[in-house]
Amino acid sequence: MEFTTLKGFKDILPEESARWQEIETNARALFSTFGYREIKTPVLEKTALFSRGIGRETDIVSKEMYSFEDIKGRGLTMRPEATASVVRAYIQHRLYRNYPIQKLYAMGPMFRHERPQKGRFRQFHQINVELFGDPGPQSDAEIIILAMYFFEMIGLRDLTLHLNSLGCPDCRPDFKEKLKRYLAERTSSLCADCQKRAQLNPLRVFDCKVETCKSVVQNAPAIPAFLCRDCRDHFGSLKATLDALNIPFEVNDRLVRGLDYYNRTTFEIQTEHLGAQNAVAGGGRYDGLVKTLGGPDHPAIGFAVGIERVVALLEASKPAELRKPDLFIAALGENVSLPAFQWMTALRKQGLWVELDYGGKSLKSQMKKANRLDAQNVLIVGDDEAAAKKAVLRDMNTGEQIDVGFNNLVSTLKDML
RNA sequence: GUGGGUGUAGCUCAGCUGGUAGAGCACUGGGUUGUGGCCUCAGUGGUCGUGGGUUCAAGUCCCAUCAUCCACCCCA
Repeated sequence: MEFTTLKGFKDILPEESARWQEIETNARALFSTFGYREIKTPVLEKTALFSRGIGRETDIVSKEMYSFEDIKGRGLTMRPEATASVVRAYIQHRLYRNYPIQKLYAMGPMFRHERPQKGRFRQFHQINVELFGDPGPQSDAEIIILAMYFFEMIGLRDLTLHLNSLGCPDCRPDFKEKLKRYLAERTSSLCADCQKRAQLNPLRVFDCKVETCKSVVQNAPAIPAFLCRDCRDHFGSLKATLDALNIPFEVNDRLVRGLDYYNRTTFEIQTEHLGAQNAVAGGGRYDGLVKTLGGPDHPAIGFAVGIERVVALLEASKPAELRKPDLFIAALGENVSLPAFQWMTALRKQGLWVELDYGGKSLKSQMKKANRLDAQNVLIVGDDEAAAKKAVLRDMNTGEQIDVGFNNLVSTLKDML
């Protein structure tokens, strides 16, 4: 085969697309009851939007972006995530002007040049939800509850909400310093990767799966002890709100997310059924990002759902509901093929799903085809029927057959089916 | 970027220690000159990922290459 999809890129075939539509429809319905409106932004942006927004040192920016120069030499990038683009739009169109609080969602493809594996692709799809303009913990709670309701609505079970607070510009630097110093004293016990992390982004060492690193981290300074008064109150209030709404969660002070813009609340919704890629959704607060990208100093919080991962989890459970054809017309002989085509077209215009075999096959093979399509009824029209000016309507579930006169055939069928 | 597994019919796979390919499902047709599902019979369909090598002989052994999956890293 000469032409196939690129590595890490996937066709979403018809069997699967029904599932995707189901997920997107549910998302739209739920989000609107929470007051969120859809925003669609381009997949292509200036490279600097992402490098400044996500952070130069992050894995995403330093080695995973699909970046290139266009014909005029401008640096462009296929978006590796949506938040930076949504923030850009928020600033560019001054969405904050008329309404102090903006609640937005977006869905679409993202691109990251990573090695594909289970639950991870180079083009993947996210549903993003962002709330701008409110710094309070109830917004954090709203966002998290929205995410949890979404998964409940589409029927995903066995999910765990992991929650953490990363502190703010007031308290994080202090913590980072202490941690750096602690790690520096134990460099020899760390794996090669963590030795680098200890310098660049010491928080990441918390994520390491190497045993020796884990034990080093065990007694390392923990984030909660360093949170400033405001951050501690914020986090405490969020937890209390979630408790009050019976949203179970686990505080996970090792939950460190890979994008630089997060502060205070971060969370991840995880599953046990996806191998190593266990996050189906992740997000957090990013109060400084709008300002960093040239906008006003507005706070924000949001999250992203990985659609492919949701689809993979749903696949194991129940199959998506599929529509079945209302009618299959088995036309025998050339003198009925045109009327059959006319009936079919008229019924389709009425909203019925009607199928017709153009191949002039035997009745038996047409019945087989109708059965394969799971058509609910078959209209049989041959020479006998043409002569008698009435067709035979067969109910494929019961096997009952009745005659339907050619006069007003379309409206009769429309009423019956 | 690193490591491991797998590449045989449209799909899922079998093929032992080398002797030029098989099953199930699917598809087409018959068993019912105009009636589906079940059953039954038959048929279509493969340069065994690709290129090289060893050999009288390679799907089977060796090398390379590509693809794919899984894992590391990181993330949705």
